Amino acid sequence: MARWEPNARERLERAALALFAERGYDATTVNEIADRAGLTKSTFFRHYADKREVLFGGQDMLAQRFSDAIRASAPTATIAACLAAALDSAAPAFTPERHDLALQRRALIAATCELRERELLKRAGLSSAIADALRARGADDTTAHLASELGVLAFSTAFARWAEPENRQPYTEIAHTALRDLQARAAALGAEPDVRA
Amino acid sequence: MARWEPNARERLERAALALFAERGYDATTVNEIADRAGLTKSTFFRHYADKREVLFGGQDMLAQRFSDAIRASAPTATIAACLAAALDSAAPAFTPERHDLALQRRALIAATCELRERELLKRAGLSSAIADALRARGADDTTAHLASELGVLAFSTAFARWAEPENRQPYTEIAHTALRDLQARAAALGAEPDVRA
DNA sequence: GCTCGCGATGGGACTGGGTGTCATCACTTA
DNA sequence: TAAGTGATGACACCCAGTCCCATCGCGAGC
Repeated sequence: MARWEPNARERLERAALALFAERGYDATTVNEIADRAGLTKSTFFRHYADKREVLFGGQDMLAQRFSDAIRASAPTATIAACLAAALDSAAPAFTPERHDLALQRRALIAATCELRERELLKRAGLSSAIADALRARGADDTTAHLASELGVLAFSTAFARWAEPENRQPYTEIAHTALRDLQARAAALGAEPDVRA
Repeated sequence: MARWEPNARERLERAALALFAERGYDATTVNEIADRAGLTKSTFFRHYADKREVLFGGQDMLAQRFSDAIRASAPTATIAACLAAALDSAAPAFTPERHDLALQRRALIAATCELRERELLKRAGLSSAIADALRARGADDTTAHLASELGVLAFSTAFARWAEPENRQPYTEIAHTALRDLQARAAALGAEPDVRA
């Protein structure tokens, strides 16, 4: 029946999301996901390394985009400008059609510790992609670390705000606001007097 | 034999660390760990929720310490001072005797993706403990987020430097240096001109 | 048109993490 | 001495994830 029909990955993702929404993540079996997609468990694990991974399909592409955007920035660009470019490069993932999907996904992740853990791993992947790209531009290690954390923080707060049900603001606007906000707080923190005796 | 002997948790942890060092994390079974500790799989899972968790025993206590240290800071203390106090509160965990243990543990975590993922979860726990404590002092949300990330970053780089084989510097010194360094970079990042057109 | 190779799938066996339940044992207290 | 409590053992069970091999559809070459 469904065998040999195209888009196995997408079918699996759709089936998983639907079942997770119906019964929750834990109560859903990989077998059930594969069944609904007209496939088998074997095939599921051929497309996704994990049961978790089915919810994080595009995440690795994001790291690539961030990295590319920073490496494509002008050599004279400030670090903040690089971060802004990175955030902008993620914009294609935030179309209005995906809004409801993102909402649903966020609820799932928030409800399941296992998924939150995986999300942190993906975030760490984004962070090191940014840090590597910044180091490649000559940034020192400490700056690269701090800036990448700041960038990821801006990204995730921007994503969270964008995904809110009542939000109608475009992603790039939110992201720039978040980044500028964090930059201002960083300045304030950095301006505090030295602590040690 | 070993049944009813005290310190089941510690015996399990020791056995796990030894076996992980011998054969690696993946090649070690929970049954084998329990066997070496003179216990059974049931008992292992009664003491640790996870196979991973056996390597992260004291981590939750750290979050408590961080939180307490910040809440105990003077109301007039700057945020950087709060972070410094939090870092200091972790000092008891960094005795010279634990140095080799930490080294071994770090190697294990670095080698196993599953463990890195769990470490990120623990780091996130530390981060939100700090952020909550800062918010309780009246810090706004953005500042709390950024400062807690900065604090955790300082902590983990300090830990990494402390655990290096050739290191002989005490932890608190390393931690303060790391924090001050990050503070300076934050100031530099914050001082960059605004990016948008 | 036939065959052959290739890539994607199915199927089933197997390991091991993790859960649940019940019996058992040591120690305490009445 | 008997009852109660808490930690353990023993066992059955579910499911994620791995492995291996058979099968199928499709295209290339003959």
